[in-house]
Amino acid sequence: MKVLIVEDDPLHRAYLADAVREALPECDALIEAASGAEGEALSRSTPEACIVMDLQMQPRTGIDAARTIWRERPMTRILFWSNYADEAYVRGVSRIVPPGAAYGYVLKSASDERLRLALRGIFLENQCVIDGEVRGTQQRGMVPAVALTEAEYEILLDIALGLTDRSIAARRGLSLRSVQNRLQSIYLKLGIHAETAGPAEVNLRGRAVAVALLRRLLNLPALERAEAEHADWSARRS
Amino acid sequence: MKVLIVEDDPLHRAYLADAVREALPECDALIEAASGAEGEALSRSTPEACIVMDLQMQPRTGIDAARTIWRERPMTRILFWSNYADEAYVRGVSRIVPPGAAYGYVLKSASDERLRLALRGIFLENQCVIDGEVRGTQQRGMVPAVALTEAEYEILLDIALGLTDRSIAARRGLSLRSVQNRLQSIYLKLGIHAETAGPAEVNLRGRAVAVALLRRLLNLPALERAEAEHADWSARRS
DNA sequence: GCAAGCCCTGCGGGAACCCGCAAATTGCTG
DNA sequence: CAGCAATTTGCGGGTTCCCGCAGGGCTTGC
Repeated sequence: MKVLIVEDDPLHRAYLADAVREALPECDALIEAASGAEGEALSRSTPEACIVMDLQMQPRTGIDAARTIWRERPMTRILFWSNYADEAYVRGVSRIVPPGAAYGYVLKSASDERLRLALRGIFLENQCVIDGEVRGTQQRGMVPAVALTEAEYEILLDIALGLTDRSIAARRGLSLRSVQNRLQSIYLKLGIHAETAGPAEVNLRGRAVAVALLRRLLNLPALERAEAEHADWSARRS
Repeated sequence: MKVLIVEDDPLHRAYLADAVREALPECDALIEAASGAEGEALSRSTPEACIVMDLQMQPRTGIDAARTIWRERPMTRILFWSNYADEAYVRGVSRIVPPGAAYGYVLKSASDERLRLALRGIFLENQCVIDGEVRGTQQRGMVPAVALTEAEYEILLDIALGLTDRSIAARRGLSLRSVQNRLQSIYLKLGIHAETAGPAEVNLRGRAVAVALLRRLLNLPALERAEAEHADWSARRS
């Protein structure tokens, strides 16, 4: 059994190596990568390796790396080791995990024992292990009155990029009014309203982005991915 | 000579402790704090200590802690040890550093030697030490065509919070048109324009926030601070 | 004192945004 | 197939945004 560690912080990398050696004595090859790109390459040359990977890396994030790895070998087991439980990250991961693949999501603040259990559970027992705090945000997200649909989430990203209703409609293949309908339900679910009867206090569109950021529905990496996708689409269109 | 380490990640804390012991043999007391709040308390009970502190901490950030520490003892020497060179962080620090105080800003990715020099330079020689990458963003920020005024930066935060022109005007004591003037110069400096002659591609207001986030002029902690300030002002007003 | 430059301010209008209403479409169930 | 709910679309209007234009106060320098 082989394990590939992908983590750009040398201290955390060393800590992970120790944890893997301790939790998985049956592991006979431990490979280390210091970046997302290097991780993809090493995973390609060692296709049977299980992977434990940091989510927050520069410039190629763990999600970027995982996407290409899973595209090439969908059954690869990956344990994501993350600093944050932001919904944006959770959404990003669950969006790309292939059906049937075993994966995990544990926080860096978790105890050694938790990390140990996750390593054994995912790599040996082929089960999914997700930290409680994370599942918490998942479930909080699942209350229908508050949860954003995938469609609404897309629109939210679009307005966060600063697109107009019209260009969103063009991009998503919808009418102007449909985009506005989705916006209305976003405002509703995020609890944004004009407050007073008199002059408006807030710009709903801008406020939605602010609230989404403050609630960790959105974060910078998600925005960067959206920006890249939009630039791509926009170039392809011309 | 005493040194206080404020850092929430145990691994990084241990690394810092080693680095301090190695770089400053004349240090005879090494105190460790695992959070911003604890750091403030320990600094209060050991007023002569020099401080090396992580900027990114939860829930009380390094900037929050530094602000209260410097308010109580403006000559305290602080070395900020940060993951990022974001302009928003640099701006946040340089906004609160008291005149004449020695401080430093070094990246976690910097070499051991760099950290060693910074520790000795700030704590022993009373000089300011700022990592090249950071100064780089500072200087890039200083090109007049691109640099945002303090006034413009305030407005930028306000639109990032989702306020309307009208409420910004009320809050900042300006006329509606003045707010819009500042907005125009923000759009200009960020290089945002309507592009095509036909139907608008982007919502300038929203696009400005997106660009500012992508360029690291804004980040989440800055937004959170602004949100708190606004809520405070808004409550006081009623 | 005066000219030049800068910022603040008001006015006006075209475009975009927000939304209530109602008709058309889609999808699902019995 | 009929029926019902959810979604989509068009229309109309009130409000906000974006900005060109022009006038008034403020500092700089000659």
